[in-house]
Amino acid sequence: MEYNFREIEKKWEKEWYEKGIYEPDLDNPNEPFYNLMMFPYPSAEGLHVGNMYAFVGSDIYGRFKRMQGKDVFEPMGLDGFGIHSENYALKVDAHPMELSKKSEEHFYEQLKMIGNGFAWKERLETYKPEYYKWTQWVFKEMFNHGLAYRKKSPVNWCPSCKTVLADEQVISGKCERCNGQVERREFSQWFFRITEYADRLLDDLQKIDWSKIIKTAQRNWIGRSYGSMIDFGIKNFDSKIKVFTTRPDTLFGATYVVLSPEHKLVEKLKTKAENTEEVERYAEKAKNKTEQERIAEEKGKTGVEIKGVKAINPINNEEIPIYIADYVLASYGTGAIMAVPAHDERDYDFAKKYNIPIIEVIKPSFPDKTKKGELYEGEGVLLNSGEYNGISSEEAREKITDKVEGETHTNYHLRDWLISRQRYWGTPIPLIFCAKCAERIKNNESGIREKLNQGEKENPGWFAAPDNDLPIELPNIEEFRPTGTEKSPLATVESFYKTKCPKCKGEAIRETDVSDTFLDSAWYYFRYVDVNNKEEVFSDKRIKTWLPVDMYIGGAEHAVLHLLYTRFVTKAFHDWGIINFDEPFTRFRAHGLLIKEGAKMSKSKGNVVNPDEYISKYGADSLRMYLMFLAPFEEGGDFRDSGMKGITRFLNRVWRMLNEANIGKDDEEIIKTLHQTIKKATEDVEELKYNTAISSIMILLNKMEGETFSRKTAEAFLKLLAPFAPHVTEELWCRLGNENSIHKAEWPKFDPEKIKEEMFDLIIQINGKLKNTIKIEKGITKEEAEKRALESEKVKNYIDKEKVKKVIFVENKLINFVI
RNA sequence: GCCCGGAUGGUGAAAUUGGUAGACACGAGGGACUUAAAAUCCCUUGGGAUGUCCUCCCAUGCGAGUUCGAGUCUCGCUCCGGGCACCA
Repeated sequence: MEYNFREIEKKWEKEWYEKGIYEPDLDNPNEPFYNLMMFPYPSAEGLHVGNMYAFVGSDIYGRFKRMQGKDVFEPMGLDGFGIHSENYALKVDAHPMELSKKSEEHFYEQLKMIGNGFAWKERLETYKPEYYKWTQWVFKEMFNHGLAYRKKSPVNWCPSCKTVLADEQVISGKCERCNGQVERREFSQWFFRITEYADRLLDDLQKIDWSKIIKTAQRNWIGRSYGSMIDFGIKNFDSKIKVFTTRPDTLFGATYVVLSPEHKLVEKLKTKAENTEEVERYAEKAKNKTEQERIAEEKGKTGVEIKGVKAINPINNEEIPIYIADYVLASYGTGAIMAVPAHDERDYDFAKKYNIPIIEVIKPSFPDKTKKGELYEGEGVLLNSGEYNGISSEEAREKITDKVEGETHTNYHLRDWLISRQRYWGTPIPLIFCAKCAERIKNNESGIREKLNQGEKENPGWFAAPDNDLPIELPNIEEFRPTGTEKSPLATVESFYKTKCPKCKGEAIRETDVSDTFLDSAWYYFRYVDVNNKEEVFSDKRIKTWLPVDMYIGGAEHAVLHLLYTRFVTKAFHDWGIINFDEPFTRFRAHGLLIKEGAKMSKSKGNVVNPDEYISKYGADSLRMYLMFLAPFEEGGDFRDSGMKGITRFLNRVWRMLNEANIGKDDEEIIKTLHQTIKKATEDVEELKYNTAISSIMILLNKMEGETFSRKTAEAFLKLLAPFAPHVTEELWCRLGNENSIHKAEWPKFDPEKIKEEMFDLIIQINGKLKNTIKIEKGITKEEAEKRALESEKVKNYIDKEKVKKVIFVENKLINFVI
């Protein structure tokens, strides 16, 4: 008698939804527990099994907490704005606004079938005006607080997506969305000042319980390094070249200085150079190179000396050449470096190529095999360094910095968040530019002290749109395709961009770029608890009740994207005084990657698992359990069709056993196994080790099958299984005569008395090798164990001939004779 | 190049953190039921030797080491996956 999962799953989904059993009381919960999962991009192709894998893993944890008495809040929504969705619309030649309606419907329909305990009333979609009104509010506040600024600088440009990208969205020189080659362009763009939070983002990692891989990735990405700023004089010039170095101890070995081609001083210095034209040509060429071209040349570095102009090494006043070379980045440090070829591989390669002297100034304190010929990048003791000879690198760093009047300085790999996009399908940036005000503010001609906020001061002429105007709605336009220029398609829509200056009421224009979609998702977890609030972004009370998020589960691919942005936004909210915590997620766990038959799932390989198919064939409970059983959730797993069989078989056995159950007295063995299983499953689920939790439940079933047990035992069994297979357990629970949902029932507790063993298997080893095991009473003494062990025939054969040198005894575990 | 993971049967994986390696499943083989198949149930299943229900040897990517005892700890490699990458 197999169970009809189609009927049962449908029935309970409907019942749960109607009764709202997964809707906590948001205003007055007893024990609030915010269980969050990363919301999906609703691609029109539908829910991916990878999404389902993540959601189910998160849901099991939520169900577990709910049964432990928590008021679990588990919301779901759609992150539908952004290049990803828009690119898909372009591909299928549809309008993103139309397409989003279809994807939304399809997605929610699928999400309703996977058996998750979602709080459906609180859903949100980032592309709806009632949501992005508040994304605009966040942007506006960023601006008003001086965390948004406009700047012309070299930026990442994706020619295929026709937009600029943030640093985090360029993966190995390629676009995170379309995988196309990213180029460099010099544009005026909006940035969020995330670097202002670099130290806190780094240091506060200590106080959150997150997967290690994410913390490591963030640490590396923020990339804090301590060093010194040192000025190099220029012969016959007033200007100085400021460089950042982490190794001021090697200053005596600095035999040349390099400016990045974009460095401000290049303009000035080249006029006095003997080879002005050559320098100009090089700088021009370098600027137009793509990142990829620069990287391709990594091994063969290029550069040009600014002939006739010399820098002066401040430590020994020696004149050294100045080069421009594109191996020096304009965007890191000061865009200029002191080159120490003996102690830096890049400088070494360059010096070799251009015949620049190499002076060794550090030698290892003890033989160090990282020293390769003339090149040594480690620390050590100084030489060829005048009065500093013989002292350690560490000491020299401080002394030499002081001597040349340098300053200690901290640098970060992290760059400011480039937030504007030249695309259509996103949140319009709620800023307005007034040329008249810009002039006045720049010249301060009126002489009147204007009350300007930080953003207005830094960006003359720019103002946030008035609150009453929010949301600034994204117009429904025919021609939404990216233009390929510095402007978004909205720049062609006069009715959109023409507006009044909030300051002088004169004519002004709106910003026509939209914001990066990662801004939409950087704050959504705040909104979930108060989605219907029309007055404010969220109510203080709800936030205090529910946040920070207790458990967040999602993919590791967002380590330095979403998971960094959310922390930044939360810290900003904290500093504005609207929340009283500064980390969004107390606990975060990254799930692993789900692959198919040993290979990554991809459309081109045609090995994408469609969850709908499996749900209709095997049921949601089976698919859920299989996904969780195949490997540890945090490590990811290999989906094989054959594996579904075992789980289906298991659920059918459960069904049969409980329908045909011999309810009566409990067998002693069953009670023991039950309590062992409760202990094991409770510990494992807490650690997200669902695979072993399921296996322990299987062991329990194997024990119970065909035996007599009490109703209480049957119920405990179902409860343990309930988070994994919510439908079938609910049905069986109901058939046992229960009226309330199993998902609101209390998670079983194990009784230590019940799993207490009187006997144990004493392991008898000789020289550490297993020879025998004997059943013996717990708590036995060493002497007694020794005596009993020696009585066994197998042991006698070994021991008789030789003398026992030593006996190792581990209580209640083993005895080892060393002979 | 740097930083994280990882490597265990035919397969997915377990192993109380130094104490019986391979739990739980899949697959395979054999058997029962059946006219037959599916489903279900039972048995066997790391490799080898011996040949009889008993025993021995070898086995956790490779090589050393620590230890009474190592899948687990240390050092040195190899391979695979992921992240970052001219960041001074």
